[in-house]
Amino acid sequence: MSEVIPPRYNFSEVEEQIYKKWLDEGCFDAAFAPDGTVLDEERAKAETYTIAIPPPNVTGRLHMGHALNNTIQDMLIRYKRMCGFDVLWIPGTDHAGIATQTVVKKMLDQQGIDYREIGREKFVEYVWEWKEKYGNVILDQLRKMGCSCNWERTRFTMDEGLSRAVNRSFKKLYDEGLIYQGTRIVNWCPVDRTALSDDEVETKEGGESGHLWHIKYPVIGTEDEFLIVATTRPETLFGDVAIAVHPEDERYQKYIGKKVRLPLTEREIPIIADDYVDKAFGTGCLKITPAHDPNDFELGNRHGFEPINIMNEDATMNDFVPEAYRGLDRYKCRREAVKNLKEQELLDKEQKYKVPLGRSYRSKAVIEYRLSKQWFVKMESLAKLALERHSELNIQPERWNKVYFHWLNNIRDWCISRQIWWGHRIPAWYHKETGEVLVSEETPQQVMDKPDEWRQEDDVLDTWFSSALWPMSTLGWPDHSSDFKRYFPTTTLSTAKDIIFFWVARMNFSALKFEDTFPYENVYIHPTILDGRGETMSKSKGNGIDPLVVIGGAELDDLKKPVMEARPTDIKQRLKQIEKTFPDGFEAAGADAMRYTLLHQCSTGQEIRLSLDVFYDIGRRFMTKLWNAARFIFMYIDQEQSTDNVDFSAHISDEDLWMQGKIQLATNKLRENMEKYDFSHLGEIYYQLIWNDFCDWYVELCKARLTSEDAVQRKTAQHCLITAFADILRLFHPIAPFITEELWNKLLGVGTESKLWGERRPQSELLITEKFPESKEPGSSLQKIIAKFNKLQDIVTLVRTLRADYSIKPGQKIRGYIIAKNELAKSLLSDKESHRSIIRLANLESLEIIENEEEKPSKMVTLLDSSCEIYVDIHEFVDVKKELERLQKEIEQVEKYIASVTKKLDNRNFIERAKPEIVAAERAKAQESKEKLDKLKHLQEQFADF
RNA sequence: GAAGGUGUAGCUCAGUGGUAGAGCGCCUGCUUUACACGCAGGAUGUCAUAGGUUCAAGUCCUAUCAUCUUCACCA
Repeated sequence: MSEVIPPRYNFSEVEEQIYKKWLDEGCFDAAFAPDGTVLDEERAKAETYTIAIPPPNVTGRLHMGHALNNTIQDMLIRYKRMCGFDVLWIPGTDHAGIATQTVVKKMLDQQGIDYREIGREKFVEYVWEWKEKYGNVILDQLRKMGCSCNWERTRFTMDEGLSRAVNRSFKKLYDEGLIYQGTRIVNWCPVDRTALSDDEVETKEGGESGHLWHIKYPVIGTEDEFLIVATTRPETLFGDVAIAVHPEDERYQKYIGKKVRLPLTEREIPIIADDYVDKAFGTGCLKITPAHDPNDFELGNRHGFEPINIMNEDATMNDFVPEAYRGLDRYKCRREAVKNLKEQELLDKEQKYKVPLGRSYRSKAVIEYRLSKQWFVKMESLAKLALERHSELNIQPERWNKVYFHWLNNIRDWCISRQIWWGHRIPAWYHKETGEVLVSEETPQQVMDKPDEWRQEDDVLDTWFSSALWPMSTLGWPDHSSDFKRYFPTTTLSTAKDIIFFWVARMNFSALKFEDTFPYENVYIHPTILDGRGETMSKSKGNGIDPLVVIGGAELDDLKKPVMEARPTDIKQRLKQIEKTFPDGFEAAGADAMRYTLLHQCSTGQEIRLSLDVFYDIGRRFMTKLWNAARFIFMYIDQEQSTDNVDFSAHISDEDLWMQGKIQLATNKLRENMEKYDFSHLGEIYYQLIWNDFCDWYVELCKARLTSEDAVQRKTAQHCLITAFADILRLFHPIAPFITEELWNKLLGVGTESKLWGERRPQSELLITEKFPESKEPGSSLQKIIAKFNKLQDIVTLVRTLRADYSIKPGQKIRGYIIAKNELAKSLLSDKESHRSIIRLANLESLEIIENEEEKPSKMVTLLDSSCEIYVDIHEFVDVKKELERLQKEIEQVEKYIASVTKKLDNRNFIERAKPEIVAAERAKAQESKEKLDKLKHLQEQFADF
């Protein structure tokens, strides 16, 4: 007996070594190198399984959502790798236009550098520099989680190849008329000074508090008549071109065709009629400001008005407003305008109002509608394409289909130009004089020839334009390279629900358009991670859980830091809570514990609630259990050569077969769930197999044989334990790769040549490349074994419960007698091993098998089971009153049940209409229960004179 | 305004028309040859509400309520 492995699992050390080993051995490689060289002959013939990682932003830091999503992907990748597929997981990052530009701008700001002064070229250089330095942090963090990506193929959306894909895509869509330029009202972020797509604008439910100002517009040609217009944005009145009323609005009929004076100015604007106006809203008069509202823009167009843009890019007022307001910020201008309107008695009233406001999802600034020339993608035909081919795509869970459809069916054209510097510059050139536009994948010859006559478009493309090509471009598209030919379309996409529109939909129609196929077969939408109180995790709330803290631990002060920085209203409470739960900080739990916890909590619902302590309760506890089970096994595996020639194959017992059977059933379930992308039961399956079946029952049972005098017994138990454990490691590796690899390594230390392994020795040095156990339908013999073992468990539990009821100390052995009432019990008890196991686990002194009741000694407590009767000699502990109570309780239970079954059986409809086998089963149950009731009553009588 | 999700044990969640389940927490007893991050036992339910379908409903249908999410929003 020897202590092979340390009592505590030192994962931080182990995880790093193991990851390095996997890398050194090329375990994450696909069967082919990117240049087409074969790296693995066998896998080169296998089916492929490919995932293109959802590329995190280069500015990103790993958060729990990433942790979950990448755990899922790594689990799938490892599972498929172990199933023999040629797997490829392509990692990479996204250049994240606006986000990155903001970060670098801030950094330069701190160095006292104004980005506008240094100019575009220099700024972009700084961004690249920043990217080289900090852009791969998140990829390193993925390594800490154990992700088995093919790092040689790491891609970045701004890489040369990927940029070429972007240009090709732009050119193709342009040539087909699917990309066009137009002057339109777009969502404008005054902070980042760029246009945004509709999807990049967020609105708060119910609006935000604001005012509705009722402004009086004096009607020209009258003394004291006004049209009163209700507006939430008085500062935009300088851009008004007309006042509109409903053509059938009796109040205003007489004014149609007349003019009003625009307050605060001398300008006169007409009063027009348009049935777009809602008579019931406000005063029924609508100010028309075409340059600053999309509806007004359309309405203005219909009536032939020229829009007046009154704002600069940063939402300050421009020269089209009266001098007093020029240069003012929009809100300052609003205050001034309201003040002046009041002074001039042109403000009828001011009321509180909830205003629906759009905000930039990046800067959170209130969006300004701005009229500008932008590039758009025409969406109708692309959306139609995706909808028509939808049957070729498997989205899981299925309910997300509806969300996706809804978006595709209500789609508007996609504004793809952004007025920033960091990104793919639009490949369009304008002739400085003629205005001719050239769109080309590379700089056109005409431009090369006469560079002075042309200028390239300044705008860059929306980040999502390049992301839309990700599964193709990472594999070499537009070239049909060897990678592209072999690994495209990819197999699976796993992602978060909030980018179904931004990303998934756009990838879909891109691949359909260019390659006539979806870019993957399956889309898995993972649940959203919420904090313990059901709120989304965010930096601003300070309620996020840092995956690196879970993996590597943190001091108390570090745990408090996010809360301190966010300063939520209940900051004191939160800090106190942290101090109370983790007074000594958070002890590292390791990557496996985090991964298992996340998957264990991965329910069928849309969200997962997580608090830091569940990583202890679920993940760390489970890893410790597994580690300790391994310690136990290793302690008992002696490597005595003397027993090597012992033939144990004939001595495999029922419990060994039972354990193998349980492993088989778990294997089937795991494989089934993996294939269905149903991960909600994984945690439970592993818990039951490893904790309940293996540790609580099987290992306990094996203890007797492991300490046996008989070498054959010893060797058999060792063989069965070690092979069962090896299977468990194989099954568990995709979820907990590090600990299983570490234990696999220890297991191999036993020696794969050792006869101990029998026919079932490991095939691979590294677990990562070992074969995942195969599915197999359970045969009838296995079902019999399992039924028998269930009976064994029932008997043991009955006796244990009795012992607990009577508080019989573990040291006090008691004698038992048992009558088998059916074949199942008979075959169980006739097996010597099982008989002995019952005695051991139930902590009996003996268990004598008898034929009938007369053989048992008197004064016994009787335990009834459906297939046997057990008599336990505990007369010295028996409390007659208590026993009668126990029996009474049981009687009541059975009577209640009999009543319900009888009711059913007395119902003629049930007999006639229910399936015959169900009626039969009910009858059998009723019969059994009645017999049990008789017996219980009989016992009760007996006990009266115990 | 529209769509979707969720309401089951104190908490987090499984549940396939046929006697309501797990983990955690709680209670009781245990230094039973790995593990107290453990072992054994136990208690705990108007399956949101009201109807309907069915021999039989936590499960299927309808409505209501609560709650979360997404989309669209008229000045």
